[in-house]
Amino acid sequence: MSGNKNISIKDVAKKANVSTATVSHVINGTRFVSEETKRKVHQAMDDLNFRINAVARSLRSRKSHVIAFLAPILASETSNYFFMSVAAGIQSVLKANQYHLVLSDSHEEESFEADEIRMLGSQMIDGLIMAPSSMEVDYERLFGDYPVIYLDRVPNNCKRDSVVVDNKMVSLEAVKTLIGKGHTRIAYISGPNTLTTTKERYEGYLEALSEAGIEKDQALVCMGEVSLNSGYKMAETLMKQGPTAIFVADNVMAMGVMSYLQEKKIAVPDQIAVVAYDEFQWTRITSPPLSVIEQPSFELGVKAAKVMLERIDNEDAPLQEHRLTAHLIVRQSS
Amino acid sequence: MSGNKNISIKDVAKKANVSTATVSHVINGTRFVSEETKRKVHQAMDDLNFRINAVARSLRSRKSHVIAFLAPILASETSNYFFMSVAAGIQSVLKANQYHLVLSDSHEEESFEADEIRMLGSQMIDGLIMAPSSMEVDYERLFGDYPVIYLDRVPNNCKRDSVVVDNKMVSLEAVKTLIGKGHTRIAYISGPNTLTTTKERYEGYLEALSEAGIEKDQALVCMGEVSLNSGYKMAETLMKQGPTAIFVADNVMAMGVMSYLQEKKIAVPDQIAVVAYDEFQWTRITSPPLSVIEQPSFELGVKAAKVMLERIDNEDAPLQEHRLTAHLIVRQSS
DNA sequence: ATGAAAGCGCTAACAT
DNA sequence: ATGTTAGCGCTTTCAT
Repeated sequence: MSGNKNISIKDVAKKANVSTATVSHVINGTRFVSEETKRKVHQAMDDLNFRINAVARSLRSRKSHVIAFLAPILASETSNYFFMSVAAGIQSVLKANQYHLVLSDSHEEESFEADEIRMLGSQMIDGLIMAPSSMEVDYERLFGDYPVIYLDRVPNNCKRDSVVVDNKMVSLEAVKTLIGKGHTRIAYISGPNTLTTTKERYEGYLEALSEAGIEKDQALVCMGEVSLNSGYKMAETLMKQGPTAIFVADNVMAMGVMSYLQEKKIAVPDQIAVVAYDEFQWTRITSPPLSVIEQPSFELGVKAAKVMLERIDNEDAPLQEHRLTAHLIVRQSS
Repeated sequence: MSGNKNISIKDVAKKANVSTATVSHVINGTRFVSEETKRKVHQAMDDLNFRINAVARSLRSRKSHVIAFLAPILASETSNYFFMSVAAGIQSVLKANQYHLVLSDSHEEESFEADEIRMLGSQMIDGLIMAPSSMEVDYERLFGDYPVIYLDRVPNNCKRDSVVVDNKMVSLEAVKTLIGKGHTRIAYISGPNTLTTTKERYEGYLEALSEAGIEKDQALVCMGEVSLNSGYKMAETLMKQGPTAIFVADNVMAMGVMSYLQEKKIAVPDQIAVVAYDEFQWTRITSPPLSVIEQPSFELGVKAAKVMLERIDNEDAPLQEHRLTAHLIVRQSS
């Protein structure tokens, strides 16, 4: 091991011939200290290779300057790169404000998620930004005494600030675009209907059909497990129903769909048009490049972090729901 | 806010008519407590909705049960999904051992990385697993008094345990396979030569050529920025040199290469064979599916976490370098 | 312009 | 089988 075995401000104070109070105030700039004394203290800190004990500081000041982000980020196949980008956005704002980000994984699974909240929940964090894995859980029971911001999704009876995407509107637009190109048999693929995001996307799909006077065909709707394989199988099943377009409301499932279409040499967009959710690098190198819905993921994180910082500053401000806009990028697949 | 404003074991003790020591021992199972007393204490904890203050506990016990993983995980375009998978591996082991994982992002940038180490470095963590962003940095200066494990890459003068991939061997194998199919003009694309991984991959490439008696053509070697665009441009440049195969030692750059080849309608593998580094879902849905080198990313994380736990148990054990094997997956692109 | 000392909530050594 | 209490390293109030 290297470094700093147990050098405390007490040691620094002794070496510099000042009190621990002065050392603390030099470190934090919390009261006037003469230049000469400051110099001595800094000298002593350098000599002793002093590093402040953040744990003791947190205990005393009741602030950790750490914000946690809890989302399904580590999962392997279902891997949601989307949330990594969100995390980058959060990070950028926190860093600029001297806060730190701790990433915590929910596995998209309720009990795992509850565990993580419990772990985080004891004065270790000043705030929690989370993408809840279910709408049905009573999260309030689990939280500690810190502000919480819901991101991307929102549970029932939400009592917190939230930062989400306008899923319904952009899905509506995407499906309308397909309809505009003459499609009437438009299949819909998504994950399970237990998340607000999924629900909203489906609502957009339904509303587009309904606006155009197209009757919904239940056989063209497939919801289920989020995985490449699952997307592959759904594409296989749906193709038997003779759709002319597919709207895939999840990017991992979209890979499965593309994989099926490519394997079966089904021409896109000639035999079937495809629009998918989420803009990732891989969507640009499929043949043909995919038309996708691009979510403002980084901006989502930025906004959530800002809302968090404001909430920490003023815990009595009224609750807010922030809804950011997503964009349809039309490429050659539709 | 909800929850638990300042309920301490003192409050619990009072409510249960026992001492704080007894409460502490009930919580931690650190000495015998009668069933009856246990019951009373648990009752009191439930009634008061007590949550232990992990900060106070860490301060006193000098253990946080938190391990940090520092790697380039949040970066946007350069996004290294590889490390997310590593993180999942670490997480799985830590979770099983009641440890917690904190993810920290290095931005693949030295000063940013140093900042993060400094932040982590004050008694908040019991250990650090990191993928150093450079071989040249004197990391020992930065570390606090906790064990460090290097993962995937290793700096010069490494004084720590490490868990890495046998890059040279698998690169050698990949290039030999290309040579076996008759290729002699094999281009090489990678990120900058400042990481041990990149160096080793290049060594494998060189050794394969040399074993086969093929003279290296410097015009076929391109190293530089890791990004899709950069890969695209390198492919463009290299194609003028008339290679019959390309070995791309980075997956983001591989996307750029594939993007170029597809755009220019250069047939793979007929006009050019391609082998890339890293197995991701997108490599299965290019046309044709890519031959890739699959790194044991999850296992890398598992191993690193195990080594960390052992190191915590025994800080005097001899240092170890663990080298895991990567595998070549031959698909249709080569 | 600086110091003394209380106390954050917990663990663990020392008592009984 | 349980209680008392010192003290982890820091911030901050109250003094001077």
